[in-house]
Amino acid sequence: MVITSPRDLAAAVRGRRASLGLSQAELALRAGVSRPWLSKVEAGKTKAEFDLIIRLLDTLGMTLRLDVADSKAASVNLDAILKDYES
Amino acid sequence: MVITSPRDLAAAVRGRRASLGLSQAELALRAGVSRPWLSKVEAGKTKAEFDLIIRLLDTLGMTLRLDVADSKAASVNLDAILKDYES
DNA sequence: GCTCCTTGTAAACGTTCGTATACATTGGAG
DNA sequence: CTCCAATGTATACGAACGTTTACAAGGAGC
Repeated sequence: MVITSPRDLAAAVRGRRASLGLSQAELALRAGVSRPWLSKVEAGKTKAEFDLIIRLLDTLGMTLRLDVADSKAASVNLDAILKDYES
Repeated sequence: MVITSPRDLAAAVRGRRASLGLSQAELALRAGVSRPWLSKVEAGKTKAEFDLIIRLLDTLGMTLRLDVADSKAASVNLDAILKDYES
């Protein structure tokens, strides 16, 4: 699934944890984070540090991938070209 | 590409910025972050906040996706089952 | 050699992080 | 009804965040 906000991440983490049959306490222990922190992440309510997120996702057996959004890339690229032209 | 560490993210961001022909100053301005912060992210040297990362990637026209790693998921699931059994 | 651009990094600052601990609430099992 | 597990959230604390500002270094162009 596409992650465009902390809330997207929250839903993915909670759903995945449920499907693995883990409690917050158990997952937090395995991921090496605190349970209140995990609770906040699952509520989409914290500006979590990226490396803690990576560790959490790895514990859940989930992989983060980066794709280039074609239409958006084209748009950004065009903007860059236009900007260069105006310079 | 797969992101498993801040260094993976660093390489992806720097490469993408170069391919768009943008300076750090220009990208930071567009993404609404500071240039020293961006420099650190591109060096893989900061525990950046997840929502700043999302904003940066969006500005670069890049999309974050989450996949379930099948083999790893199976491993985690088995571990959970074994743990339940031992309880 | 000079100027300019880009990038890396330091210092100071205010803000907010994550943690440990504690407590309240809710839902489910017995 | 009682008890327990799970979850949400508050507090206090030490640590580190991101920003602004400044400076250094390297390279390109003249």
